[in-house]
Amino acid sequence: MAHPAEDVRPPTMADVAREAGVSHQTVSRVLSGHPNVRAATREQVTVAIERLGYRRNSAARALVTRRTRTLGVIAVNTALYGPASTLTGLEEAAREEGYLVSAVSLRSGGGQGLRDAIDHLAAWGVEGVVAITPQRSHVQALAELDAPFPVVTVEGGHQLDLPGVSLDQELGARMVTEHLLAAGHANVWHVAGPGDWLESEARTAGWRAVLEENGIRPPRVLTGDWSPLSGYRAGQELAGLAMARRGATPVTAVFVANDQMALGVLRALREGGIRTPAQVAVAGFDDIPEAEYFPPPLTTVRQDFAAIGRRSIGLLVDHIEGRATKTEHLLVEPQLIMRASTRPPHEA
Amino acid sequence: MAHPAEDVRPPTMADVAREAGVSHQTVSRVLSGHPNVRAATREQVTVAIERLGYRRNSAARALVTRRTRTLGVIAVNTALYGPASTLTGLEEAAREEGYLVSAVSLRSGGGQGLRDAIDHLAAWGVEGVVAITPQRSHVQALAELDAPFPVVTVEGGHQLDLPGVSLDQELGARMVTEHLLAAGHANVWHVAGPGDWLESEARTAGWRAVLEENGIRPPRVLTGDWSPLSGYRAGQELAGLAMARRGATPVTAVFVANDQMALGVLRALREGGIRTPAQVAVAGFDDIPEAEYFPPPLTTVRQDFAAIGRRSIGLLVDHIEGRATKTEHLLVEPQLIMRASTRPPHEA
DNA sequence: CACGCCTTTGTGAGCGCTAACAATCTAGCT
DNA sequence: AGCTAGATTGTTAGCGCTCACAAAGGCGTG
Repeated sequence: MAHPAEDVRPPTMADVAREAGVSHQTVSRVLSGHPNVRAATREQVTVAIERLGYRRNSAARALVTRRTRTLGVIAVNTALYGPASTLTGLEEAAREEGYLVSAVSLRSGGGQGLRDAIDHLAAWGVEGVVAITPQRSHVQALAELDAPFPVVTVEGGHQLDLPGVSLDQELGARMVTEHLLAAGHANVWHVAGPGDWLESEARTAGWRAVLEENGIRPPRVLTGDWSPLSGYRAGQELAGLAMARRGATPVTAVFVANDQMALGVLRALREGGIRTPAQVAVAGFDDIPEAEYFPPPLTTVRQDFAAIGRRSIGLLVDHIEGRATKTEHLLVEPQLIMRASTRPPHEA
Repeated sequence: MAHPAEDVRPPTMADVAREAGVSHQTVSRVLSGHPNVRAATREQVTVAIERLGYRRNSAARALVTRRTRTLGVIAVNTALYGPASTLTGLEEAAREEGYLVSAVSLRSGGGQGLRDAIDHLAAWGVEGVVAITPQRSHVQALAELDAPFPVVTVEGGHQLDLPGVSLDQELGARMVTEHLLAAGHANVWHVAGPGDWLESEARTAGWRAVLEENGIRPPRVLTGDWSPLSGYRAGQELAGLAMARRGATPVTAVFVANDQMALGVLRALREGGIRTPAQVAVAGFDDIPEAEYFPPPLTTVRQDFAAIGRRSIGLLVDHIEGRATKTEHLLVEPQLIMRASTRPPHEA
């Protein structure tokens, strides 16, 4: 009433203090849950806050506390099922820890793009970054970048000294391969992902290890780029081999490095007149929602994206708050999902 | 040298000013590209910034300018192809406009979840929000929420007075239906999405309109929940009808409201011994990456997510910066992608 | 050569909040 | 009652930046 000038600006802590008849510090104490405030005072303040529709100004708060409580996420190709799911997992975990998540998506991902993304996030004062960097070159670039805050990688491997969380890709590949051998196949072919990807390498390594442990000579590796088309091409080649029955290893089982390529492989086999799983068993990796409805339903490996998100945020927050210092690398266990595409002939 | 105490804190503008032998204001001017700074001075400052590795403190800046240059995105079910792609489009567009994007994903999406998400974003001082709210109940909740900043909806329909951007779902559905009629089908069946979804409604409306315009009585609508399983169930029913050839409308063409359900429909038809497209043509909606490799490759409708992202951010920024006031609603044109699943028999 | 005008640079205040400290009040003890 | 420890509240000083204004320098013109 004493003030003739009317302000359109949102109310400040001082306004609330005046309204409640206390000092601004008391308001601050109520807001941050300080124990030493009389219940009656707390109540008055709460009422005043409510009445004025007051909201704490995060910029002022961040300025004095030097904490923005914001995390950055850098992801390549966020439209793919894996990265998209991971992003969701990350965001939920961060929200629970009281952080806001800001995402930057890179279309492809040269080192320059990564540097720009880090700069963009740094300019807004993020306290740490989770980088979903499945390609070796990304991790390399990231390690050389020397960001001004902690960085945790997801699917970034553990060669370099960056903390990170990954699915145990190799274990997943082992599970699939062992499952196929157990179903009676003498050998297992493999359609790998593109070269630069750590996931490709780990999946191939797991497959190869199991074969070698069983004294089986791994056949030549076919390579795709994760797309259904590339899987289709590989599938055509496999179909040719399956029909020819030349000296080469007979094609009776194929472990494809992801579900989308597996879809292409299935189509090529079908077009080549080869029945799945009766003549050739096929397994994928990822368990995309469509996999269960592929012709036939696809045996694959499921990743627990929520767990990956939770653990990366946990790791990042530990670093930010100084609880962790060493560069840990956590592995999340995959789960084998068995479906019709690898069912042994005698069960079909 | 005069200061014995060494500070681990990042350099401030004052530090840069000292280093460059100018006032902090001049540093500020260089940073914000003010024209009235001598080239030589600018150079000194730039060098000092470089040498000290200085970064402007965004919190301090936001405090005084009252601009956080941060936008929020609220999305339900971000792991799905559509929302994930939209998110990417939004983020890229926002970055170009000089904003940071913070995303909150809701698992399901009651009104309470929405309110919490808005609160969470408001607490960090976002200047506006893009809400990907494909369900009618969301938009309703959003309209009643009365957020303290502009809100733009994506796929939120245009009944309520919220500005928004949508794909022209109805047009997409019309394109598909007309395409099927043009291919010689006497009628087109429809597997719709779940009831509360605006996309379902618009797609159904477009389909129905085309049939009625052509004097065709629309057959009973089957309903799914977007999942392959629900499509499979609907497909089983359609297969039954296609075989039975009872009095009902013959099943020769089906427009399925999304690609995932179409996958289920295709499988059910195949299992029912019905060939696609020879006996029954099937079309979907979304053009997910897998659609081209479905058995058979799926005719579908492609959405330009990048355009949707760009236009929603444009609209939001217009509102934030006071350039737009009325509640516009923009429509983005879809594109019909014709593939083998609807190829007329005589061309097969 | 003095005046005014534009360019360039500097000074001071204050954005809204928290942290540190100071002041006051209460209750428990001797 | 007198004293002290603890609880409760208030006061002050910045955090690092931008804005408004003031001061100083440069230059053309009458």
